[in-house]
Amino acid sequence: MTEDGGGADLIPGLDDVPRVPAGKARQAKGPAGKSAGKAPKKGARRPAEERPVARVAVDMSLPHLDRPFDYLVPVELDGKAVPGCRVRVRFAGQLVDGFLLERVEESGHGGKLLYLERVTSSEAVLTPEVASLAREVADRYAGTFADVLRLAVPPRHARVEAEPVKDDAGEEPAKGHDEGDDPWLEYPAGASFLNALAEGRAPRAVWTALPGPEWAAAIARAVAVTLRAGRGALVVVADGRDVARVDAALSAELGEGRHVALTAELGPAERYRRWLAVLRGKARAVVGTRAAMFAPVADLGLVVLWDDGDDVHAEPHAPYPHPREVLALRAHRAKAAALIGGFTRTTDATVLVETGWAHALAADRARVRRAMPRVRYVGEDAQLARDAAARTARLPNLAFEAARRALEEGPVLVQVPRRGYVPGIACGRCRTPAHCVACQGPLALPSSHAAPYCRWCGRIAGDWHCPECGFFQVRAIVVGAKRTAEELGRAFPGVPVRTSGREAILERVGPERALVVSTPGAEPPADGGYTAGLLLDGWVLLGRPDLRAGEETLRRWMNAAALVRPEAPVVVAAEGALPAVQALVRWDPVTYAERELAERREAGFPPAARMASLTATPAAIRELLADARLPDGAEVLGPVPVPRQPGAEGPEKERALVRVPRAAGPALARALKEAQGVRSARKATETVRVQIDPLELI
DNA sequence: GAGGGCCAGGTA
DNA sequence: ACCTGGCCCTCG
Repeated sequence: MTEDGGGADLIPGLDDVPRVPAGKARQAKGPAGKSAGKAPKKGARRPAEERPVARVAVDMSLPHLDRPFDYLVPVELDGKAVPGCRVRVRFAGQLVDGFLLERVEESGHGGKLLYLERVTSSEAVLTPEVASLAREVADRYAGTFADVLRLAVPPRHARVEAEPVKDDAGEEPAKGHDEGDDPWLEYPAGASFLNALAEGRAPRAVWTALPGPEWAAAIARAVAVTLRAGRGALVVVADGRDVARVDAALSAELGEGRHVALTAELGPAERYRRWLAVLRGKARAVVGTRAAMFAPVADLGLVVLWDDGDDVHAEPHAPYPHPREVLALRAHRAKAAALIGGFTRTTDATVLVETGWAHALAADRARVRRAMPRVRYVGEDAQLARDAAARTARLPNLAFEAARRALEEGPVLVQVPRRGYVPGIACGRCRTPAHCVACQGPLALPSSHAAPYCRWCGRIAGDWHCPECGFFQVRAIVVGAKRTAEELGRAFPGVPVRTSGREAILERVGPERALVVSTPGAEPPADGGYTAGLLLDGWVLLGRPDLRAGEETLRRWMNAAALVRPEAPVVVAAEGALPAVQALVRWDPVTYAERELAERREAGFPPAARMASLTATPAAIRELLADARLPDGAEVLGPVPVPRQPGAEGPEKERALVRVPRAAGPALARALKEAQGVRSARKATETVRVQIDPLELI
């Protein structure tokens, strides 16, 4: 692994330069006001007397320029130019933004140095820890420091930065809690994990949480113990709803004012306000979505990642860092504890356990059995319900009966894998799938009486007829949540039907009887838990052409089933012989993940191997691969054409995969970064998108 | 990415 | 003698 301590070297001056500039800067703030940060006119300039050289990370995401550049600090900016602050410099003739990494006595650069143009703000927004982390993340993902900093440091909001700091939380340690309701007592290793946290050690665990709503309280407890031991904590969850849950649990555990929640929907000002509270050490605990993975928590003692298999964790901006990787790096270098949890177990987390990086933390079987629902499966050819409406909703009889009984006591959850009304149709006679004549996109029905339309280009296909047999009527091959909700309403007259999906996600539902139809990931928790769960059309999830289809299906099922009351019925519509179905029935995600990982190892697929995907035109991919000095054992798969996104412009693109043994991951990233640098220095017009550990492989 | 220098090969 | 495009390098 990488050695720690690089951070301290990167910005050594941080501690000896006052964060808020003292006397000098205050004097400089005269009637001139805004111009205080500006250097004077040329000719009059004179370098600062001490440490006149500023090492600056320029905001340039070109791989061949990914290194610090030295500038002179004019004496007027001496007090403002503190390590970590934002500066503006002239680079290759133009004014660009950058971060001041450190102040040094001398430059290694032979030539003449330019002066800093101005100090944008002397707030030290780039801490040494985050700076060295960003460097390591950039290297790990074959990306640039500047790109990572764009993810790690939020844009400045000048007004917020100038606000007086209100200090509501006092200095006394976070309030304690009676031990009676400790959620960690459910886990044999829970107490020792908390003890290690309390003693300021750095335990690392992959946690398979018991089904139910207690997970958020468990995370909050771990955070509280860390805070009481005098260190900070950082929690990353998948979406705003989970942020709200952990936020509430933290408020209950810590009281108000000791932690902040960081989410995208806060808006720039509030987001920056809270982020500054973390930077300035006013908030020692953070919960947020993926962007929070870089939050500058002071003296980090614990990192937590919840539901690490959720694909929304994947950062969509270059260099596409994953929170599991970033938080693991942070834990490692800060000697902080790590807790990677979920109701399921990813193959990636399983690697962490198998390599000995983390311990497995799970409840024993007897406890799991008391908490889990009773899962039964029905195959595709199972008997459908006799009820006409339930038949139309493709509801197996077993599921129909389970729902009927459970609805007498409370809400029933129905998971439908696909959104929309009828998202897939086929010829009513020969069953040839129906496609758009214009773009070959799949045709769908938006409602019961509307004409088919194309899901890609939106074109209405009112005059569709089968290209194979000429028939003009269609049949549903995939039923969406909307249609299922409609049919269930008919099958259970008098029972309210509520839907939760991407457009309108329900926060939670009450304990009263209702059918709650939801797409995967949008399931609202029910007060007191659902009385039953139906997981419909499992074949849609399992049949996706994706390496992770099985793992991901199990995750979606378990996340839904975890909302069902202990020992209440869950019916999954899928073949019972499938390993994912067996894992759900037995509520044993760990064995499933271990087997899955063994198979990936056998086949040489991630996470057992490291992969990089290269997306560009075939010529650009060839050029990059020709320049790249790939490590021994590297294997190039493809390139194969990538399906053009609807509305995408430009030439047809292809994608190649480079596969190396896990240990050669750093060498692969280095080789690709270097080759990208050669290309960009040559002014190659076509860029190649390089992604290390891409989530989707097929 | 922008700007600049250098060289080759063409043009006036 | 002068212009143009391609190549490569630097950028502090």
